Amino acid sequence: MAEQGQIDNRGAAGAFRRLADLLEIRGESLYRVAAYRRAAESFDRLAEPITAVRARGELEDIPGVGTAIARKVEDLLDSGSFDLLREVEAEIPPGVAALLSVPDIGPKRARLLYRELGVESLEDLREALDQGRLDPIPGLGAGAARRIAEGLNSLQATDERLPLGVAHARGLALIARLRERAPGIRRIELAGSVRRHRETVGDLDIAAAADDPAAVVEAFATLPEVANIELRGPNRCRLVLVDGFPADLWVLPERHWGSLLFHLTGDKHHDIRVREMAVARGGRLSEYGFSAGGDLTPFAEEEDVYAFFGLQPIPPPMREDPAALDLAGRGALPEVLEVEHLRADLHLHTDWSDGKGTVREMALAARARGYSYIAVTDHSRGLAVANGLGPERLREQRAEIDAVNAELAPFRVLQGIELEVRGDGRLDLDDDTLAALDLVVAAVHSGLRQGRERVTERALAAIRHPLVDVLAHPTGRIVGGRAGGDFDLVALYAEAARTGTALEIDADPARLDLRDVHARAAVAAGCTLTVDSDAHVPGGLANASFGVGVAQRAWVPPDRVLNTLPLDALLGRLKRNRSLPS
DNA sequence: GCCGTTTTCGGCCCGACTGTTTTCAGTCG
Repeated sequence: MAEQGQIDNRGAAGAFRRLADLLEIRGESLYRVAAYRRAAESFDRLAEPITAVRARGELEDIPGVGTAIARKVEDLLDSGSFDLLREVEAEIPPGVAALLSVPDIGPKRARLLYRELGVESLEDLREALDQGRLDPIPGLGAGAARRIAEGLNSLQATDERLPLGVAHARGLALIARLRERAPGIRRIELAGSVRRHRETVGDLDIAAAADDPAAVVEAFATLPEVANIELRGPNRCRLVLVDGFPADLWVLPERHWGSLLFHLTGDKHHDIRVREMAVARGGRLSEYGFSAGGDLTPFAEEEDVYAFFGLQPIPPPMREDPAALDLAGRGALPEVLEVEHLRADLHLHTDWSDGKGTVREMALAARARGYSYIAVTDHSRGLAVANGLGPERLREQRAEIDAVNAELAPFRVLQGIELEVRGDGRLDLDDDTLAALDLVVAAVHSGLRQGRERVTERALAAIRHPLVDVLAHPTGRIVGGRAGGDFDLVALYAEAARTGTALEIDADPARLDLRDVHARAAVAAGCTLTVDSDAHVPGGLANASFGVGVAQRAWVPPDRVLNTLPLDALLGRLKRNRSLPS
């Protein structure tokens, strides 16, 4: 942003969220408050700078923005704030809004704490609790004070989201333990943000179906790994595990399974919008089904919910985009990549470098997944810590691959490499060596902290190289860890599209790189992608499903993913087998 | 404050748990 103090989309969203919180505490109409929140969410979702929308005079075309909010946005962009926000900020200290982040504190209690006790921040709240000042307030009993104290502690203890891969594994383990103790479970699945493949997860939402829900709840609440039960009813139990992670189980009879899974998968706005469709039909939708005039229509399968409202089924990772429902209603939802589309894995490691499986073991695991070929891409010698391969060991490896191919035909193992892009931008192996391979995946592992220009130039050099077919994990980021290099991604997309070099969605849940927004931008720029596991053990091939999740969040069509192609078609697409500009 | 397959006015998602003012408000997912 050029001008100083310029408000970007996130800033605009933040201003309206702040306004909504403060007005809610003040006791304003909840519909008005919801309107500001809805506008804030629209600003977050805008595909272009809000300043550009304003310049075209199209602010009121943004969903949830009418004349009143449009005028406030204009003031905000011109002066950094607007009258109503200034007014309410002068009336209520902004720190009071922070109280809303504490479990069991909503707008009413935040106002009560501020008015009665002068609590203006989380620190003030802690102090008031320590001094026992919450107990005597009318309208806030000792029980509520205790829950608020617990909520404040849990906020400080568990204010973290887990990487998807960790949360997913933990959720599956929890489900396995629960199944042992509750054999009456007919169906059970991780829902919520895990099912939508968000890259980080704040809690586990578990949907289950059983004839006797209370028995399942009982088994869940008495698991040894439970630290604290937050609430419990006949169909539902929310608790905190000993590691501090929250888990929420909902159980209904199997005839409600579809609507329960739909409800728990969300996201919230997706759920609400379909419920609004139910209202438009003179009824209402809940986790039990569609009810109108005392009659309940239960939904046993999730697709039944969509079908009832005349919608195409929407894959969970696509549900966070409001456009999905509009398109599904017109029968125009685009096809996106599914796990079943994948015919190969083009990035995996064996015991020739830092993997744990042999070439044969990896090939057998891939064949068991239904793949028809793989590329073995062990590290090149420059990554010495990973026992990287030079020309001589590559020739030895070729002999082993030939033997496996002779045994497993028609399954086919390609010999590839994960080629280091050195700190100075040169590639780690000479062209003759690369030309002897079937496929080359290049990667920037080192020097990610170099400046934008230098690190971008290294990646561009790899993309332009006539023997490089794929750029692996293009940003180098680690989920919940390092941010990755400061690449000029727009330049990378353009050059990858021009040269026909594929960009990878590395499906290792610690990487997920490209991430969803990047993959979407890359496809829009005309790039071809790959979805690869980067597996280092045979079981790691299953991580491909996490990459498919990223692709679905990015609305990637299957025909833009290189490893959906049959082997012959893939080979024909490689630069080395075409005559192309270099 | 927004918005239109009931509507330009009068609606705005649903159900459940907790604690308590014991008939329901507040909070949550």
